[in-house]
Amino acid sequence: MSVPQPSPDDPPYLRGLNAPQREAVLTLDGPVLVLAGAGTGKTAALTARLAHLLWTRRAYPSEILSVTFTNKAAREMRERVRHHVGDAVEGMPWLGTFHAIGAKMLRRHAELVGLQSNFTILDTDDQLRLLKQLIVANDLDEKRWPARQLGGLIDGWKNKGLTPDMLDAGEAEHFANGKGQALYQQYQDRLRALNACDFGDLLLHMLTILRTHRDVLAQYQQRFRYIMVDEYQDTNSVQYLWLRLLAQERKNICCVGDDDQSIYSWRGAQVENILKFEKDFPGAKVIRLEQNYRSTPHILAAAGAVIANNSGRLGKELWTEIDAGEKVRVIGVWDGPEEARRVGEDIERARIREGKSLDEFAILVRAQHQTREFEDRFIAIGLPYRIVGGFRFYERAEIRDALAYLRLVHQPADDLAFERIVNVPKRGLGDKAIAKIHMLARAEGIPLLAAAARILDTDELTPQARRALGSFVGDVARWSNLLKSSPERGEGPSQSDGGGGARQATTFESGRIGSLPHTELAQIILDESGYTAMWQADRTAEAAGRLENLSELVRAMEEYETLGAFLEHVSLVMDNENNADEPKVTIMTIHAAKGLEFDTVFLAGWEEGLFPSQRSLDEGGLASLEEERRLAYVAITRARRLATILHAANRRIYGQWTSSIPSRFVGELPKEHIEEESTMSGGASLWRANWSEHTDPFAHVGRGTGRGPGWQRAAAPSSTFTTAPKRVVENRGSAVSLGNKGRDDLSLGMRVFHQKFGYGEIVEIEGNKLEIEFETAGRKRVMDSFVTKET
DNA sequence: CGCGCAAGCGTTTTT
DNA sequence: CGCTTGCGCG
Repeated sequence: MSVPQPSPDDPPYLRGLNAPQREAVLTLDGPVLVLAGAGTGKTAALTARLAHLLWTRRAYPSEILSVTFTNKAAREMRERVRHHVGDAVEGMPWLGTFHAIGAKMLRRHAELVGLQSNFTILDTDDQLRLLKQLIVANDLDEKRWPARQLGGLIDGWKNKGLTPDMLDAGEAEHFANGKGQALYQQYQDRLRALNACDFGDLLLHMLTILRTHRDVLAQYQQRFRYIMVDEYQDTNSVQYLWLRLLAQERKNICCVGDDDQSIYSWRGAQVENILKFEKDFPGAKVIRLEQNYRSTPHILAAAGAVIANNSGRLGKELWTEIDAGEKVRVIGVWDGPEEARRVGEDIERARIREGKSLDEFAILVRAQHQTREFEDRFIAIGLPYRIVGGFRFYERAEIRDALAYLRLVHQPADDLAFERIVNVPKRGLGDKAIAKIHMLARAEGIPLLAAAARILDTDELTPQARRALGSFVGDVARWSNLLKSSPERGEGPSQSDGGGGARQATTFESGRIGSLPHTELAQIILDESGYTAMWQADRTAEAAGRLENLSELVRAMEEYETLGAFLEHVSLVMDNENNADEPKVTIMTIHAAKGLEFDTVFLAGWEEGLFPSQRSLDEGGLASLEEERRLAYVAITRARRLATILHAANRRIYGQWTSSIPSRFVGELPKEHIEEESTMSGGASLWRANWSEHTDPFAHVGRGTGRGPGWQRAAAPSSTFTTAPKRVVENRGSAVSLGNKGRDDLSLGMRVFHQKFGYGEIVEIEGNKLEIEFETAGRKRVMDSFVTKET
């Protein structure tokens, strides 16, 4: 087959694409697998393909199914397609995450699995509370059989596409001596009674429907002329089965992915899906994107050498036209604090000497807890940073409370929402009262809210409790009526925008007579319920921030046409977009960095036990080691110009000083592409020599040798310190010049001001370090020299 | 009902 | 070490 050549009459979206990219864009019919290495212009090809389908009128926007894993990816794709074809993209209802699309489809067919279309989507927290109730109801010891574990198993089953009746004997054994299956069944029954779904159900229910209702399947097979899938290596079994069904008829499916970047197997992803694509779709065209536009040859060579140690790859070799640049730096340091200090200094130096923006730097770590060391250091030297990950907006207690009110009004069978807020703020409805409501609800088979209404007619409750409950139930009923009078479109299936996020229409007419915008309704609910007042009365430091969050929540609702659409957005689409204000160094996990790129990247903590993670190795053996290695590959390939790998000789693990040896991945880096440096005499290279001599890389993989955390087992020949090791390199005290003498003008409870975090209250003083509860930034540790007294 | 202290445990994360 | 959870006491 001839490779398409550039020509002057190319449509704009083809400009700048290389030959394989063009092929990926122009090969429209039949199955196509695009193997896209890191930094090879995958998204450019994918979006150009989408544009091409639309431009050539091969399909209407509504006839293309494009799935991604994250909202961010979906948003980006929508943005870039818009760039090519303008507002035609607005009509792409089926561009979104697997879950958003699953929810959208499920709302249309909910009754086929015993749900109503306004079902609630539960998050992990709700899921766990529900499971806990079931475990207790089954007379199981929740210590021995934690809800978390059951939740993990159920998620796993759902990821595999298994409904309770499909579990084989072996699977069911897993929990509480064979009660796993029964509990799974009970959980599903409960969800149905609550008219609720968990995340896994959004896909699994849809799979069930596609499997058992040929007409529905046929309808979607007809509709989707073309299917595109991003990050195919991350698909799990349900997603795979789903796609296979949908693509079966027309077979125009284009999957893009990179087996070397599969890093989510622990959450059900099956690399096999991408490996067996050609078998699943006979006659598939496989296109490899191997020209890298991101990194220098040294970086690519280093990454390539590491990943070459993996088996069962589809095989790709990245190349680039970019000039050599600097070698990958490998730096051995004494301990964690020195690692952070060193990175901070390097960043400061590069910023000053090379005039780089802080946005160009990233620090990538294996585990979230590693961010702390950097955070402490950067606060101390006043280096602006942002930590990606951590708490999301809607995981905060006040947001979840507010949402529970809205959920209950939207969907009266939502018992989890009822339980959450029935006594928040305190109404004097304690355990006894709630237990009685529960009992009635169970006896009658009705939702808690209905049971609460009914119990008012009895003399079960004490007079005070009855009064309090009566007013609560009355409030909820009144709010529900207000909702019905508002422009809520009710039960209709067209609530979701399929992942378009904030672009959602803002076209509702608030002027309709007698109608009530749902933002106003939300405000009314929060005020009348006493929830706002509860926080206003709260005198603790964070109360103001919480109130601020609540108004932000109400503000966010404005963008949504209906309450239902908003609730779906919150549970599926809303993520913490960091409003990029001033330039900051980014600190995040490698997982979170996938798909991103930075000029200069620091890869911290490349030590055995930490990376590769001992826990991972213990659990998954060789397969996990290979996944860790793919993680290393992803990490290195994030860098455009300079990658620096660090490893510390000593690290504090759970408060204990532990010595460590460099990661085996350090040993896999090709000598000619790296430059080693150690701040210790003899340092890293010595250990490394040691390591590679007595290497059987899998010696401690698999068979746990028992006793003690694997970490310590992996930790080098001996020495576990119990006291802090003395630092070889002295703190050259950059920004911190006050030394160790604490200030005597500060005291506990004092209100202070910090340049970066604003106002806060001192909650702890430890030498020259303060722990401060900031009003908006939360609890932080800062040096006392960075705060001023507020008068 | 709410607070305080002791015990236990501790990847990666999206939806 | 630091956080969460759970239980027990006031």
